[in-house]
Amino acid sequence: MKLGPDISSTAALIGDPARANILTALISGCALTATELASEAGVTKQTTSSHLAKLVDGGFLSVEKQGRHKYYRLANHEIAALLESLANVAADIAPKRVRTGPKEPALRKARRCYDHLAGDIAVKMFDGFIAQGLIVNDRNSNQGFPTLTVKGTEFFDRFGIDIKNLKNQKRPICRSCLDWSVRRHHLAGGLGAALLSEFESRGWAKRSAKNRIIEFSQTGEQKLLAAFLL
Amino acid sequence: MKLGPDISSTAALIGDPARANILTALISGCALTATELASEAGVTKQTTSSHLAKLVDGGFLSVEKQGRHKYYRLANHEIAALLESLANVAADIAPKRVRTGPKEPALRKARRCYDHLAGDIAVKMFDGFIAQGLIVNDRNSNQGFPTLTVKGTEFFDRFGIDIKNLKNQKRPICRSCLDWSVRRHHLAGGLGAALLSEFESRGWAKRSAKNRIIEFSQTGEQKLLAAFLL
DNA sequence: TTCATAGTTCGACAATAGACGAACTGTGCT
DNA sequence: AGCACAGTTCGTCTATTGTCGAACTATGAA
Repeated sequence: MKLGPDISSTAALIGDPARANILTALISGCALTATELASEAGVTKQTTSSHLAKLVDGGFLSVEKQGRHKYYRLANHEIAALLESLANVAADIAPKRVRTGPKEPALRKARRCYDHLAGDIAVKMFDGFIAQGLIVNDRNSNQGFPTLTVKGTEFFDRFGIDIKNLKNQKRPICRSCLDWSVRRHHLAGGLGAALLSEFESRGWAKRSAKNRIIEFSQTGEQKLLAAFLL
Repeated sequence: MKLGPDISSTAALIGDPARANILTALISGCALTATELASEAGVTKQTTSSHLAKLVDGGFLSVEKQGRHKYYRLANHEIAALLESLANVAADIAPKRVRTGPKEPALRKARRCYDHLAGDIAVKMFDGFIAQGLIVNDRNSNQGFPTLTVKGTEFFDRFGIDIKNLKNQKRPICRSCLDWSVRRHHLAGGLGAALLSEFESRGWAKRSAKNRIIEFSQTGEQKLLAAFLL
């Protein structure tokens, strides 16, 4: 019968531990740079470079050059679906390393994605920003990045974020970042990162060193919802 | 984050060409013996033996010993789903080797599965046999195999199948075989094989040497439907 | 300009694992 | 019993490929 082509070479691409680490790190849907991925994969930069080339060549990843950085992300939803399916099977087979019980919901709710906030809360925030006209998300302008409105600039300034400082940086202030697990966007970019660190310095949230969970205190979460009228 | 365990080793298991061939051969849901799989994989029996051991050990395949044969099949639906997902991605990436156009429907309709008939027609037949009380399919009796009823014995005898002869063989007369693509069962076992060869000797159907398609002549298909009141 | 850092290319090394020949066990058939 | 055949085990060979050190290019910052 021989359905489809070469499923073996495709599978082999995921079959290397370093590459698998890279891919799972990218499942969150965020773009990561080559060096970040190197540390995720646990190998040197040279090795990572070769792996990334193979993954891009194999259609698994897409690259975006930004200054001297290269941002890698999963190429499409099918890749993400494949990885999920694979994780599904792997979980059945191997003795599960991490208990998937109570921690999973926390991860869905709020987690760190590179340097900004992801998860249900982040999606809610992003939608709220747009609904309130703080940000406009027009794919056809501003290189596809979301744009901070005047109203938004005032709002975040009042909140304690130094927007003027962010504007001086090369990095785009706003970036939307796709969360594969829910197929929804949340806010990345300079503003996204600044917001997360602001939450931390106010004591609303705390990031874990071991995993990517961001733990909000009860009052912290309430204050966040109140501040952004969610 | 490190979701789930070891997706790399799981993927690596599919990442070998020989093993991938074995798995795709088994996607039809039929059980195949080690030597049959060896020819599918294009490697020797020894090599196949080692691959099969790894696949069973990895939870991909389940084995069933029958006399001096060992029948291998995919362990569960998740494996099949994973393989489909993989084929999906692989098709996007590599230039598709086989044109998936006109031939596919023929394959869905009627194909060879080991030595018996599979595909839409086979599923229809199987359902018809049960509806007419020729076979009863009780998972809790007869070791889980379908059972040929008295009525069924008479019917197939009249049709020209030597049931007494089949009963003398070690091989179970009836076996249900799951077709992953439609998640439905069809008839395998001694009777399934005997029926297919009967169809061929009557000139109703013809098997292809190149692929697994079974081609029914127009009158052959009509006669089949009439004979089994489908 | 000079320095730092992101990422790549090249070459060498080492480990893995897939392949087969040959010899073995076990089941079934006559 | 003797033969045939399904499947396995063992040992060896070979090819692949993942790894890193070192040297290179390119971008940005001082």
